[in-house]
Amino acid sequence: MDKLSKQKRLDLFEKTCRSHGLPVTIQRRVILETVLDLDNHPTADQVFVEASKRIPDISRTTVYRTLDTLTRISVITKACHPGSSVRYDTRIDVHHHLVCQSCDDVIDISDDRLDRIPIPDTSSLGFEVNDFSVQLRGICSRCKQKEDQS
Amino acid sequence: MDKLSKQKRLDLFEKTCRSHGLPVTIQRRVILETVLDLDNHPTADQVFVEASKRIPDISRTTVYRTLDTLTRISVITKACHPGSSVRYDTRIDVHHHLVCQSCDDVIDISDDRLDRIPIPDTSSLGFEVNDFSVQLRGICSRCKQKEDQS
DNA sequence: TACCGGTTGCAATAACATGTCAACCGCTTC
DNA sequence: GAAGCGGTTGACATGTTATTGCAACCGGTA
Repeated sequence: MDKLSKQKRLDLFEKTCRSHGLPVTIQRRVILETVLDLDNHPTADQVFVEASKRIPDISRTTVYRTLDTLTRISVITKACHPGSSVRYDTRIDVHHHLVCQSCDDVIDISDDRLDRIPIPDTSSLGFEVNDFSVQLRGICSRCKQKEDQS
Repeated sequence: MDKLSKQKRLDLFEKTCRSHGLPVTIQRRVILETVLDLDNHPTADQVFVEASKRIPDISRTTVYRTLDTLTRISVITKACHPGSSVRYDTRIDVHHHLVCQSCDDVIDISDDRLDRIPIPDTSSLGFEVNDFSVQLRGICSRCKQKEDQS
């Protein structure tokens, strides 16, 4: 993520907080910066470890709560993945995922044709679609190498 | 899931175990039956609770390990979703998901047009695609009602 | 029927997540 | 720029989900 885009994201975050009546605290700003700096769908705990370097006394609880808050106001999202802990996704544009069925790793990809797939009508189910993403499941290169070795 | 299909799945499971050199134990069979009976992407713990009714002395550890084994030999799969615990998916045909961003619930859907989307070439990344699925993210009917009330 | 190697159950522990409450700080008002 | 309000934070306790090591056990084979 480049500098400019990061600054824009921080500005947008402040605006979004105000429009929701939420105070812009140092913790919230630093946690968002941290998530933006960490790539590859970090867990709450990975964010906590990194944020602790920037605010040594920050509480784990605050990190969990803040990530939840940022998700609720759509500044970030939770990533869909097969693992056993929540992972956060900083990207807010349409993109897609390669999901490794061996190590549960999730890799972002972009693909024009996938961006244009037809979205079915789900109104009869009462489901309101905001967003979509395609998951391609298989084996990543690292795991394939491991298999070949054994 | 109808009876016939369930019996076929159990037969297939035994065959798959043998081809992997894995013994077919009572626990494995009952845990698979339990998962097939439970709909809606159960967690390991939900499987444990249900399996305990059928084998009272079964250990939680065994349920976790068996679900992992069944996943490894592709008898079931892990569902991709935004929540904080592993969920299992019993369906092995191509299908898609509605993911509620409020309650993290995952609803299966079928859609012919989504079944025919173009799969991008990922060979340059060394990623081998086995399977795919489209996730439509938004708000489910239950959560939408709750929002309206408040 | 007896043996072998993988599987199971138990207990302990690790990893991940949430609830409570007093002290604190961002924001608004004056 | 000082004071006060209300939401936020940090510490601690607790709850939930998942993993590990090891002895007893059982499915598969001869």
